[in-house]
Amino acid sequence: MGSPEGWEREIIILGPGEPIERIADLFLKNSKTHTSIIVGECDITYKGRASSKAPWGVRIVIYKADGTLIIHEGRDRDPLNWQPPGSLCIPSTVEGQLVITCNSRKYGYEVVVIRFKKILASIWSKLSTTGLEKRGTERDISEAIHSNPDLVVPGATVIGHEVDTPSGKIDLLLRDRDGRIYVIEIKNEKAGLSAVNQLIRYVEYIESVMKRTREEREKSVIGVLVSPGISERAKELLIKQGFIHIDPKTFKQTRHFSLTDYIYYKDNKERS
Amino acid sequence: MGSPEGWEREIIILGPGEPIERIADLFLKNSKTHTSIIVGECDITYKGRASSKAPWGVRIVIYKADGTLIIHEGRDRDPLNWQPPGSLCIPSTVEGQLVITCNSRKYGYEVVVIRFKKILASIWSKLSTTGLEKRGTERDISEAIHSNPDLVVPGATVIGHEVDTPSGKIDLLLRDRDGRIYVIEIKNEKAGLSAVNQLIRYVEYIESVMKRTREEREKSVIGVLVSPGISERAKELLIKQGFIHIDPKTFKQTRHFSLTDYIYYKDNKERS
DNA sequence: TTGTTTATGTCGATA
DNA sequence: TATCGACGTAAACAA
Repeated sequence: MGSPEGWEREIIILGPGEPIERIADLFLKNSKTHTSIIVGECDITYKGRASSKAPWGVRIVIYKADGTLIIHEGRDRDPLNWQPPGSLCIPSTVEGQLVITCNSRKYGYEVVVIRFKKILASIWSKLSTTGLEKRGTERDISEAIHSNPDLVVPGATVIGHEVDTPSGKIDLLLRDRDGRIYVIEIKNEKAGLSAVNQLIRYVEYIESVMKRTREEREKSVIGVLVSPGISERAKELLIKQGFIHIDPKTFKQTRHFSLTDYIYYKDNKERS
Repeated sequence: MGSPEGWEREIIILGPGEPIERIADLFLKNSKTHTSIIVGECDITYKGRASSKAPWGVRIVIYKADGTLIIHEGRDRDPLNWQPPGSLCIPSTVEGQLVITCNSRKYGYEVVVIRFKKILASIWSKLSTTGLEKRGTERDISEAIHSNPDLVVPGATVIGHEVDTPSGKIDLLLRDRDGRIYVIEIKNEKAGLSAVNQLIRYVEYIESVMKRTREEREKSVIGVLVSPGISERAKELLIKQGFIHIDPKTFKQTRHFSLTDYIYYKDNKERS
């Protein structure tokens, strides 16, 4: 393919019928700086943490400049096969077929071997590595409560944040005017049993640190699960413990932090 | 691009400089049956469970026939943005730019909007949906122990499998000649605190069901964590409980089930 | 459909 | 580097 507009600096496109030696050569030469995309009929062998074999089929193979390999079929969000960033792909020609061998050392030794029976398209292009801005995450909810503990407990103040325990980190610790302690666990999804179990362990730990009598403990340390929804079994367990569940959509907008997007989503979810 | 070899039945390839109306048309017409691939400079807005905005950059947009949308940059295994299978992408032309709007109803309402400033390549091709054969998974290890409990406890027999508890399912339950019960938890990766916590909850449940005295319990129910490796803190917790850790690479090959690939991997990991 | 668990999870933050 | 927990986790599997 010619390039009358001079766009060969931005992209290289080869159609079907190109000699595989040329594809192998371009792959080898460009894969450190460009993303390689090959569409073609291939089979794939993987051996590493698990093992797999994919039969002949038409797939997209993408090898990024950071050493990531992903292979996609006509379904699913996740790749059929892949290798993590930092992997090394080497093209070769075996018995008239293009073979790409991809090695990774991230988890011991892993290898993916792609053998092409037919290549329909191959592309090289420099892709961005910009990333993106996110909002509406667990951290945002945590920050919202941190700036304004009233959202969860009226008149409470923050006494701890990311508090380390043998069972993990407590998202937030609050204390109200009467000295009651609240262990806050935040999930940005419908909470299940594991979230409640986590909360129980945190509360047990705080109680053990406080070293009070049983009666005092039960009055003074309360688990609070903040999440959009909670499963039935999880709610049972939570209530049995005397804990509280709060849905962040009840926060509404505050002067401290805008949860507009989050609430927008929740409202839509409610409707569905 | 012409097609002297008649390969237009297998793939359509457009280079830079194609009118966006043609691309929009092909996208609309083919996206139900073919996977669409567009390489170009775009910005992306996402609103749904979270929100995000990606600035102008060169990216690969893939829209599969099952309604999956994925957008990749020049780094990382996971897509920058995506929509799950079953989503609907509609192309439009706005102020001379191609805009693809992708809606999903899987989690309430979610939308990804891709606006192209420049398109470098667009491809349509029918991809396979073959899937693959896997081995060396947690299930394989579970089946290996099930067929041959001696791998874990000499002379033991299987008395339970996928046993339901309030905290989740127990992978395997064994009993040895002396009547001791073993709760087996299998992980196919290095085990952390959560794995040990899970095991503790299972053992507590089995003990509570057995309703024996404290002394009897401590003798009779033993937690066994089967995993390739265990983190330091997790091991402390495990030992404090009097539980056992077993690495499946010690299984070796048995006449019941071949763990060849698994062991192959572990051996390589050891070396690294 | 719903809930639960696994995953070659991936990825980022932190000690 | 190893560990830990969140993720718009996704995908498989059982109920």
